[in-house]
Amino acid sequence: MAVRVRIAPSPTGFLHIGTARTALFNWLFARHEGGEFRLRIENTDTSREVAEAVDQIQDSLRWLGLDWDGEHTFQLDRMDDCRKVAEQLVADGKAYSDDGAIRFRMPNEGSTAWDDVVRGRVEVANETIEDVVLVRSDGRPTYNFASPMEDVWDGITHVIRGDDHISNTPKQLNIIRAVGAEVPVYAHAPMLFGTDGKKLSKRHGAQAVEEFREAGYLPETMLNFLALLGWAPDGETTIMSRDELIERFSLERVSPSPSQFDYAKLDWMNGVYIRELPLEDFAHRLVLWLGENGYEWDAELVARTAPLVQEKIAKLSDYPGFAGFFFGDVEPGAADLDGGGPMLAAAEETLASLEPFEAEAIEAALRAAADGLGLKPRQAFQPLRIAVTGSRVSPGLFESMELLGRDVTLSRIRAAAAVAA
RNA sequence: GCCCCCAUCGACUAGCGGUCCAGGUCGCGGCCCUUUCAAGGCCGUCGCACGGGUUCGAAUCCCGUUGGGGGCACCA
Repeated sequence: MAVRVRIAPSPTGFLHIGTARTALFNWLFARHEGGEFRLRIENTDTSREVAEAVDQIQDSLRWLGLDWDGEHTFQLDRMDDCRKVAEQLVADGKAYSDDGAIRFRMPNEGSTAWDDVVRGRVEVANETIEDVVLVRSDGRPTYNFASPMEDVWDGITHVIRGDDHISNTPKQLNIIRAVGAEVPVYAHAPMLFGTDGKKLSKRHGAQAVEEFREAGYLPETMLNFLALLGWAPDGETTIMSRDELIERFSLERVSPSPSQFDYAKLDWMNGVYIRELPLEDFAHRLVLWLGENGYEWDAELVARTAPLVQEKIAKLSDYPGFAGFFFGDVEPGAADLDGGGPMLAAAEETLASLEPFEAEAIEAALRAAADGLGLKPRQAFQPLRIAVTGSRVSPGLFESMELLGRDVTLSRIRAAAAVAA
């Protein structure tokens, strides 16, 4: 039988990074097996907030490239079906009314067990499982009833979810058996923690997929990084493309122990992916990111600066601070210019008539000028860097000068010389 | 309180009884390269939570302890 899995986020807001990881495992499994990956929204009302949250969740999934099969479904749409099943359960004596609600009669003796793909056999004594409410007194089915029923109706073969659902599983198992349906295979993936070992939350930094996007991470980075949280194909491989991930993924290799979200490693990996990008692609992504984040910078200029920054930034969001001097005036700090007067003057003189005004020639001329003043390159070029880029850290000085052009370069050097003197 | 899950370097992990005085990656430290910052190259630091078993042999299996986490709603 073909594999079918689902991700079932509740429309409470943005797509949480932990949910995204669970979605990724489901998607990887489905694609690896040639099965289906469904999107089910576990809503309980139809408010406008819900509609927006659904859009947001879908945007995030699309950005990550986690495409789902068929139309997404809403839990709310199956309320009536759930009620009918509950009534039948009551008629069969498997459930009973309780103050207007309907409760499921859990077995009192023995135990409920399943073979979890990532944890092995899990067994729970039935006497510890309460009679759960199936339908509230206002007629709405509860999560522990609606969710397994939808899994049955949708023909879900594997339920891959966070291990915070382990204690729900025996309840859902008994309900599914009571309606005479076949139980799916369960795989409980470990949770994601923040750097302090606590549940990932706001204070750890970004936690919604959308926030990572705004922070300038690439979707391929997120996919690769998230896949490695709780899963590894072997002990060596770290960087894997989407296709390689699909090819190598298996539920059996998912680890049962929780993992911490390491932002430093994420930054490193994003740098790897940025450097691997073809230049035009990198430039394109910079332009897109800038546009999405309120920078109205000339796309052509951005493209020309791209080769100067590709090796040096870890996130797209580093670009404005690193290359902003190409797009606006600079204000070099007087302290950083201290002692740079002679070199600034020498640079102004040599660059004024230099032909051609290109990086290679600029470098040769400036090295000669530094030599003439008896300065080491390190001492000589730093005041120039401050003057031209306004910062102690920048893209290559000579390439930057070429891009800026003679006029801007010279005027910035003159302005700095005035401050330094 | 009760139930369940988890436990290898600071982090992510490999390891599924001998090939491990534990390997890879990030981070960290040092060196090299160098116009800054990165990148890159080289070297290094750091770990099987603890206690009992089982076995000729345990990071690997079993039990317990400790520590962490999740759940016990007419939330999802």
